[in-house]
Amino acid sequence: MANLTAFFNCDDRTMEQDPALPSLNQEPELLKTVLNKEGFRFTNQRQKILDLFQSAALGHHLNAEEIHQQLLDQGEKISFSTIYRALHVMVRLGLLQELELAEGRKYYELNTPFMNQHHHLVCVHCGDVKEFEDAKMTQVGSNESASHGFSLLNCQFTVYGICPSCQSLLS
Amino acid sequence: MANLTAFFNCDDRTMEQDPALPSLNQEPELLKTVLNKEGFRFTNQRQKILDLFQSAALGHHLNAEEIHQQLLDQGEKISFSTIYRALHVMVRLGLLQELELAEGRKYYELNTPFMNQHHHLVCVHCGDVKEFEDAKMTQVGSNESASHGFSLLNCQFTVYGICPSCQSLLS
DNA sequence: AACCTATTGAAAATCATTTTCGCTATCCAT
DNA sequence: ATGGATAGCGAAAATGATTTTCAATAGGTT
Ligand SMILES: [Mn+2]
Ligand SMILES: [Mn+2]
Ligand SMILES: [Zn+2]
Ligand SMILES: [Zn+2]
Repeated sequence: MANLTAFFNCDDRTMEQDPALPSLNQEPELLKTVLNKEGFRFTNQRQKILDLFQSAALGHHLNAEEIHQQLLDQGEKISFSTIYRALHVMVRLGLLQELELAEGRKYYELNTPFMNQHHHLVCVHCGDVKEFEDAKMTQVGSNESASHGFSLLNCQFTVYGICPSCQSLLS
Repeated sequence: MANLTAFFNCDDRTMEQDPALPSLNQEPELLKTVLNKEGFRFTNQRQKILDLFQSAALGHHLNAEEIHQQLLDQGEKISFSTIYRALHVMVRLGLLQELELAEGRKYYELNTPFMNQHHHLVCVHCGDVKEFEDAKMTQVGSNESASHGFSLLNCQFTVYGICPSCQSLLS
């Protein structure tokens, strides 16, 4: 059972984890290389989606809905099935990271090498998200997974609370 | 927007966070007290659900489906709506903790005082979960939330990986 | 005991995500 | 370049967990 979504769900193909996390930040055409290396095809839609993340403000997370809307806004027509499939593939390839920030939908952001991983402080009332880094997290995560013989995929430290402005609203 | 589920979703009533985390471990009738204190009513269904958690093995997490099944097995008839409502109320009261372990459904477990909070190492392939404690986590969580002026509700550190036996299966 | 209203169960509704399927476009080999 | 095999696409239907609606009931209070 289990078989968690983004990791093993790109249509019906056998998938294994990819230890190398390519950082294709500005590099042109790198997406095609990364995709093809694993037997995936390069498509316009996938490039457009990745572009969104690369041009998004740091600390900004996107969900499928927002991706769809932003692409519509910029004149691109794309279906939700394609968006979801692309997100899964890119998570699988280590290009994106899937986040469980809260409220029943998944958010995505550009993946970063383990050592620079950051974490999230979320206001459960307005959804505001603050990012922070802390080397201790990464350390504890890899220690734990190692000590249980797990191969590490990623760590998420999420702190839930109520932000200052929501606190005053709720007086 | 946002208004995250379990925290603010017990039918339509104004809810605010409850700083006191009652630990009603073995205490009889304490559930009634805790519920009434906040204007909720004590019901048989809520008691039955809480009982499940109290008699569950340590480190065991339950989702709505499992709760429903276990109650059926022990001869109790209960609807899913009631289960979900009860879970929300009990999270709201600090009796339970909601976990985003993975795979699109929520899990619950008895809440524990902040300082004893534990975290999870999840195998994304088979869903196996290992628990671990680490004081550093809690520390970082409260520091972060404090430094942003957030009032802390809870911290979840979740490490995703592949367990030893799944690693060999995927040779 | 009577009253007010929170809670319940059943059924319908949501809603994010997944699947199906016929068609198209990408990749690889000729 | 050309052609074939098939991964990927869009549209629409399907899923599945969770939420909501609503009439009936039960908990807490006076
Ligand atoms: Mn982030
Ligand atoms: Mn646990
Ligand atoms: Zn807020
Ligand atoms: Zn496993």
